[in-house]
Amino acid sequence: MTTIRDVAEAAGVSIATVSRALHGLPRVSDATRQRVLAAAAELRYVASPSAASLASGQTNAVGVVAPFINRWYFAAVVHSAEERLRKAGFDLLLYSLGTDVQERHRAFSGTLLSKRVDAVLVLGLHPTADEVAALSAVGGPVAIVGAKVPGWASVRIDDEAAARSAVRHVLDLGHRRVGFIGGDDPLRTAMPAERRAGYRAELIAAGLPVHPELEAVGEFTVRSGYAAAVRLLQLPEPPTAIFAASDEMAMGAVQAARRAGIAVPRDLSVIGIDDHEMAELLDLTTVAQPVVAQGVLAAEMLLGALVEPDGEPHSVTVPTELVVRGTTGPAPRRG
Amino acid sequence: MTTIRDVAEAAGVSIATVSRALHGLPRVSDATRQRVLAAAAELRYVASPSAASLASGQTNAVGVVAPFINRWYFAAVVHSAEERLRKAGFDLLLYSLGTDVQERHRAFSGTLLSKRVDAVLVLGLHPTADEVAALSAVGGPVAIVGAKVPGWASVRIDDEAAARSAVRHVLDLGHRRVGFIGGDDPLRTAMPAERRAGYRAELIAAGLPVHPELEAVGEFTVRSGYAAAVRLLQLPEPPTAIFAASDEMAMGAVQAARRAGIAVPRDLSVIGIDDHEMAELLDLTTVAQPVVAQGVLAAEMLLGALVEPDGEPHSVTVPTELVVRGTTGPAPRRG
DNA sequence: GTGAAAGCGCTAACAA
DNA sequence: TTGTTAGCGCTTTCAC
Repeated sequence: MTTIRDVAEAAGVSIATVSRALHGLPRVSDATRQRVLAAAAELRYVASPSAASLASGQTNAVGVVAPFINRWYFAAVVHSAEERLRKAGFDLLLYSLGTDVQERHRAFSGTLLSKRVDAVLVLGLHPTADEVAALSAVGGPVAIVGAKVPGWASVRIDDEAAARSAVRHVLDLGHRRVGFIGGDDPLRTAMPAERRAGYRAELIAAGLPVHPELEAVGEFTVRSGYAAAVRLLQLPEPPTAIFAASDEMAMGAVQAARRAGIAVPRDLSVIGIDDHEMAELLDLTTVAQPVVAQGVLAAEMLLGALVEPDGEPHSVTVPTELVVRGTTGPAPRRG
Repeated sequence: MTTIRDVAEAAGVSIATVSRALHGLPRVSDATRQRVLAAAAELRYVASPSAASLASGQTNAVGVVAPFINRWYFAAVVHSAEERLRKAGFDLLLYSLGTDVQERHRAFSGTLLSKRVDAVLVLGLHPTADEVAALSAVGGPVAIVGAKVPGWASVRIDDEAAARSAVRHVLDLGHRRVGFIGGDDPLRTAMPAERRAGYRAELIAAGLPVHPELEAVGEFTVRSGYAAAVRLLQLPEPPTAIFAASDEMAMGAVQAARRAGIAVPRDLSVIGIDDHEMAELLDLTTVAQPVVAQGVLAAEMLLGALVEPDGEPHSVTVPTELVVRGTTGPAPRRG
């Protein structure tokens, strides 16, 4: 293995000079720097990250903690964050948790992250006070996407407002019986509750009653959205519009309606949240949230905090936008 | 920061004993081990990975090199591989390349991976001889998913056979004019070429001519599949069936047909490859490939090679399966 | 502008 | 069964 010593010998300098030259530090003459660079390239020298970390206390890695990586939203955010971080010279350590409580605990306790990363990016999770304390104790800056935590930088949409604008859209179309398909919250992300709150708030603001039987809960998946829609559509007095807390669930709902011979949007309007990459294909009306921007923004907040550890962490709410497509339409005339 | 020295003091033993006790090595009395474990827990001690790596030469991390992480197939494989690797105590370093040639070069040259990981998992890329040499020089075992490389462990489907079975299905339904939507190959993955070869081979085996104008190439995306289908359907003599090299492209093709007023499957049959998570929802006929199995298998091959470095790397081809759904049907009568 | 040397926190060989 | 000690390869201070 090529070490810094080999490079030093080849260039005829000390290892200290090699280190300085390779890091672009001052106090190295141009001639020397060139010689070192040439020797390093010649020998294909790559510094040992372990040794560098041990000596410097910096890992040049960022940990990403997310519940899933194989869900559109998370994959998109991770992808954009990774791109930004790598450009800044950081590696990405991935911790996708699934719904396993054990895993979640290990990730947040610091066992996995302590001394391993310079900063942490949390996605789509709403940590408890204990978890916040534990992760903060790891040492580096933490940024969170999809929730707001005091002391941490955060990027998110206003989930309640997004839900309200979705519901408002169908109310504007004349719908008065609006169903809700929400997700349960095994990872305690808070997001599902906020979207439900928005749904209810908008109904109330319109002077409409909140009917618990019009609310169905499942997972944030197509399949679960399908099942939830089936339940809603079998009600004695089914909704004429369904607001689903995610596009994946909305897609399932559209499919359920079609299979039941209920025409969308003639007999049933469906709206989701996300603007999933398949939403356009399926002609789904939705409230779009910017995923790339959230990933990049969070990455940059981390980068900023790494440079300036004492800066106040920012909390940014990015805008959502109603995207009207073909799954919503005027409320059907009363039968 | 708590170091091994603190634990040693608290337990009243030497640091060597702490190390042994924590690693479950023999030559530690039960009583001592208990005391050490208790002290470590009490102090919330977490060993420094950098120091451990430097001293032991092992990083306990696996690098995953993939072109995209935000594509269904890759996300699914990474997810399952990560789960398996983490269970074995390994961290995951993510390198998603995009289509940037520079990035690809950096990843394969070893600059990013050298001394950073114990093993590498390559997904959906077909490295050149130079790249194989460079990555092999990094030192640890390498496993590849979706291609076969001499000297590396590999897991994949038989892309040509998968394509042939898709084409056979529509031929069996009586179609004689079968279009192909393929993907170009900026990352040189070989996969697109094999699927096209399978398409042609099956036509020839059925005694049918190969019409270049029936082959459309784009990216592996819904949008690109849509555009390609539009081109095929505008031909003077359009195909009655389309085989797309991925489900995402097939979904785009279905949408293009519907928008053009062409009924699926009455006027046009469409079949893809993958069994994408949305395929069932969209009632898409496809050739399914097992994603979780591929991720887990590749991870286990790596784990095995780490334990037994001199074992012969295995090369596994996992089976695919035709899944007939609603987008394929009998060929329309000749007009 | 350059080099010598002291660690960083741990593992592993060896000694006791 | 336990402790001592020599590194692992690098960064960083300090002296020159």
